[in-house]
Amino acid sequence: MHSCPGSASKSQHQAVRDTLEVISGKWKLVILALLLNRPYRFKELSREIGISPRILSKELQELEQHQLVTRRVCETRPITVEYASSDHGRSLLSVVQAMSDWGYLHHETIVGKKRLDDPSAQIA
Amino acid sequence: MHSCPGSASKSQHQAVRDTLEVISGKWKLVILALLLNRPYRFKELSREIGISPRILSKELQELEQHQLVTRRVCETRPITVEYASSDHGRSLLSVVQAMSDWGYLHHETIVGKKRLDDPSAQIA
DNA sequence: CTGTATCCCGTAAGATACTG
DNA sequence: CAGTATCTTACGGGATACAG
Repeated sequence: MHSCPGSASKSQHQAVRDTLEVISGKWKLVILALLLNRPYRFKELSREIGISPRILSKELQELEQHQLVTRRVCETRPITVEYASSDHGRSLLSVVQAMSDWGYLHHETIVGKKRLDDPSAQIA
Repeated sequence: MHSCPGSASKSQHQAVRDTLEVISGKWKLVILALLLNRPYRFKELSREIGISPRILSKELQELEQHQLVTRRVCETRPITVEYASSDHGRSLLSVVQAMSDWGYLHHETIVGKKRLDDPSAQIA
């Protein structure tokens, strides 16, 4: 199931494109990464990732349209809204997981290596 | 190793952000998806994914800077250049794989479902 | 608190033509 | 063929203020 060299997935890159279209932008996957752990309220998300309300609202709406997150209004005193990952959103777990794993790896592989063989890093 | 609910990876979302920064844009992962199968020449990539030379060149340079692909000049008649995935680039295989898998899934899950319960899809 | 309305800016990305 | 130069446009994304 993991692309044999030569038989090459007809248009695997098309599938990648489709996915990229859905999770485009700097924030959608970041938001989803949080919601995969637990539900969050609007302001919570805003503070946690440092994003302005306008952008956050837009991103959440897009995530909703793609049915990746659910929005639930809580009839509390000042109304609060809780966002959570949907089942379909959870199907992106493997992507999020792969990306966060790679984030750490990249940091060590590249940033770590630089210290050893990048001349400009040791002029002082 | 897969984020226990509650113990929640300190800042998993930060790792996701780091990754997103490296593979930002519409094209880098698409290009890489192809190069993970086999090396490609510049024009080959250009035609395969329908991208203008200017953009392709820029994307490839960024991929090179991040050491995800290698560039090899072939001393053929009209000079050709071959791009290939580096080892570090191959470490993104899990991400690419997850994304292409999800691309197919999303297509069936959402596009397939729409036909059944989206009213606007069956007016005609 | 949860958003929306404005305003603003940088840049991603496309078209086209041209050079080595 | 491989790429660069120029020009142009659209949109993503940020700040701030305001509304329900």
